[in-house]
Amino acid sequence: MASLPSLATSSTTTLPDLRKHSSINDQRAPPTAPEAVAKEPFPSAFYVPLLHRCAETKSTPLAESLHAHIVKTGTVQDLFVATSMVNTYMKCGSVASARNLFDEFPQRNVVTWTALIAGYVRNSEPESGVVVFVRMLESGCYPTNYTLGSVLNACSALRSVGVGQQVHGYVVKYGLEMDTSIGNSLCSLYSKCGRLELAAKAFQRIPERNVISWTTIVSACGDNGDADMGLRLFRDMLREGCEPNEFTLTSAMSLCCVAPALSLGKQVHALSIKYACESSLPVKNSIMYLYLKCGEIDKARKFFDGMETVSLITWNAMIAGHAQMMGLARDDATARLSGLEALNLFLRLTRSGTKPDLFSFSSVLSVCSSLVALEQGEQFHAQALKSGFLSDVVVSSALVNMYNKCGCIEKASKTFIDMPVRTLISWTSMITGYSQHGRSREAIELFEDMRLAGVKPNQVTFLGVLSACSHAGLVDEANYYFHMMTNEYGIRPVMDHFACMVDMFVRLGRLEDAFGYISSTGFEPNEVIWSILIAGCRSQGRLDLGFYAAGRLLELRPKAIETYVLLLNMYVSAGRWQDVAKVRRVMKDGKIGSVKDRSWITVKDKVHFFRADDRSHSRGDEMYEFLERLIERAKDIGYVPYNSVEVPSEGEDEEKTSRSTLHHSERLAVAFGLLNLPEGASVRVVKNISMCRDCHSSIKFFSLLTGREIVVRDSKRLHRFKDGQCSCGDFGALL
DNA sequence: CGCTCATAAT
Repeated sequence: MASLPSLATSSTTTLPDLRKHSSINDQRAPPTAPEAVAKEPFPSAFYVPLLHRCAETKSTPLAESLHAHIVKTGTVQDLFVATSMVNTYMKCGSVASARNLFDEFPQRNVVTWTALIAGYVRNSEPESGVVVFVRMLESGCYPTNYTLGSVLNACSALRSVGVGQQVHGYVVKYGLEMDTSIGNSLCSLYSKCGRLELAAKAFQRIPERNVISWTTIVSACGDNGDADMGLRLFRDMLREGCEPNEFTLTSAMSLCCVAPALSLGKQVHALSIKYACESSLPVKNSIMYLYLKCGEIDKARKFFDGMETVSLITWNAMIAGHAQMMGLARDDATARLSGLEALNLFLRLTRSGTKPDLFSFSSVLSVCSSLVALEQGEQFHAQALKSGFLSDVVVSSALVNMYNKCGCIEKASKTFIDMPVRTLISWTSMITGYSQHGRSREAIELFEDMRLAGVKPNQVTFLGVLSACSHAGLVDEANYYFHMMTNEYGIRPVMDHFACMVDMFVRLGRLEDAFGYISSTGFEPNEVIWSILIAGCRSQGRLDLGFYAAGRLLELRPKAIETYVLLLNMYVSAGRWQDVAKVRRVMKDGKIGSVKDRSWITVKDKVHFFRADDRSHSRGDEMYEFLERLIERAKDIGYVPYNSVEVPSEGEDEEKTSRSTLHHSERLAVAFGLLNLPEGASVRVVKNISMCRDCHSSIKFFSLLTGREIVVRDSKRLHRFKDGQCSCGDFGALL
C-alpha cells in the first residue's frame, strides 16, 4: 500500500473554530445567486429527484444524458445540482466522471467535498478518500459530522488506527464527540483495527447509544475474540431496554457459536421470535450454524431443508459446519461421513446455479486435506483458479495445506511460491509440510525466509521447525530455535514442543539424554512422549527404561490397548516370551479392549474401507493373492518380517491371534490401491492408528518393487514411500 | 434545496 498522507501537517493549518457558529451544518450561504437560480428554466428542484432516481438504478448512461442536459441548460453552474451530479456518478460507480466534474467546479463547499470523499469510500478507494480529505482541510474548508463519518469509514477500510486517531482528533476539535453516529463509526473503526479496548472506550463515550451503537460493540467483541464480554454487553443492552434488531441478534448468535453455547443460543433464538426477526435470512443462517457448531446435525439439516430461500452464506455455513464436524467427530468413520457430506453440499451448491466463493473453496479444501482426497482437491484447485479465488490468501493457503496433507510436497511448494501474498498461516503450512516430508533443511531455510519477510512466527510455526530439527537429528539447531521461541518471541512451550525434543534424542538413540531432558526441564510428559520413549527403548533393547515408561503410560491411560501393544512388542523384540504371556494375561483379566485397525483409500471418487484381515471386499481374493506374491518378492530382495506381536482385533478370540501382521488394514488398502489405480499413479492411504514396524518395512519394499509412490497418513505421521525409502526416517512406526 | 455516515450470518 502506498503511504498515507500525514495528517499531522494539515492539523497545524489554522482552521476556524466551528463552535463559534450556531449550527455546524448550516455555515454557508448558497454559492449561486438566488435570482440566477430562479431564472433557470430547469431549477435544481427539477434535476435533483431525477438524479436521485438515477443513483438508485445505478445507471451510468442515464447519468451521462442528464449531465449533458444540465450542461446545455447551464444549470451546471448550480452548486446544488453539480454536487448531486457528483454523488450520482459515484453511486453509479463512475468514479472518474465524478472526479472530472468535481475538478471543473469553480467553487466547492463542504458538501461537495463530502460527496467526493464518501464516493471514494463507497467505491473501495478509501485511500483517495483520505487524500481528498487532506486537500479539503488545506483549502480551508472544515468538516462536518458527515465528512468525518465518511473519513472514519475510509480509515476502517484501510484498517489504519494511526490515521483514524488523527481523524478522531478532528472529531474532538470540532465538538462532534456527542454525535451518536460518529461515536458508532469510531467504535467500529477501532474494532476493525483489532483494538477492542479502544472500541469499548469509544462506545462508553457515546452519550446516547442507539441500537447500532450496541450492535457495533457486541459484534466488535465477536470479531476480536471476546465472546464473554460480547454476551455481557448484549445482556446490558436488553436490561437498558434497547430493542435488538436482526443485526444485533445475528451478532449475539454468532457469539453463542464460539463457545459453543447451545442453551444460550436457544434463548437468542427465542428473542428473535419475540422481536419478529425470525424470518430474517441472516438470523436463520446463524441459528442453523449454531446447531451445526453444537453437533446437532439432524436439527441443522432439518432447519436447512425447511428454508424456502437460501443464500450462498447458508450453503457455506452448512459446508463449513460439516467440515468442522470432522475434527469433533466421535470416530473416524463419522468424521469421514461428515467430510463427504460437506463435499456433497458443495456439489449441490454449484448445481443450484450459485457460484461458490472463497469461503466455499477454503472449506472444501480443508475437507480434502483431512480425507486425503487428492483428486477432489485438484479439481477444486482448477475451479478456484478458473473463478479467480486462487488469489485469495486463505484459499491458496488451504491449497498448500491440502497438497501437504496428501503427500504432494512439490505441488504444495509450487502453490506456495505462486502465492501473491503470504500470511503466517501460509508460511507455517509450508514449513510444517517440509518438516513432515522429512525435508528438514528446506523447512529451516523457509523459516528463516519467513523471518526475513518480517512475519512473526507462532507456536505452531516453531512446532514445524523443531520437528524438522528432530527429524534430522540437529540437536544444536533444535536448542537454538527452542531458545529463540521462548526468549526472542516470548512463546511459552507446550507439550508438543517438548515432544519434538524428546523425539530427537530418541531418533539419535540417545535414550539417557531423552530422559535427562525431561527431568532437567521438569515437565510432566504426556502419553505421546511416553509412547515415543517406549518405541525408542524397544529399538535400543533398553527394557529397563522401556518398562518404566510403559508403567508411567499405564498410569495415565490404564485401559489403553495401544500401551499394551507397545509393551508387548518391546518384550517380543527382546525375545522375552514369558513376559509376553504375562502381559497378555493382565490384558485378558483387565478386559482391555481390542485394537480398531482401519484404513481407507479413495479410488475414482469411491472410498474403500478396510479392517485388519478384512474378507468383506468383493475383490478380496485377488487382493490377498496379489499381496502374498508381493511379500514373496520382497523377501527375495531382503525383506525380513519384524517380530511383532499380534493382539486380538475386535470380535475375535485368542485362538485367531496367531495371524501375522501381514493383513493389517493399511497393507490391504495399499494392495487394493496398487491393483485398482491407474498404472503408475500414487497410492494414498489413511490409517486411524499408528503404523506397525512390519507394515512400514514391507511397504518400503512394495514401493521399490512396483516403482510406485505410496503415501500412508497414519494418526501420528505422514509416510511417503518412494524407491524403498520412507520420508519419516523410519522412526515413524511406533507399534 | 445538495453530502446521510455507523451495525449482521459462512
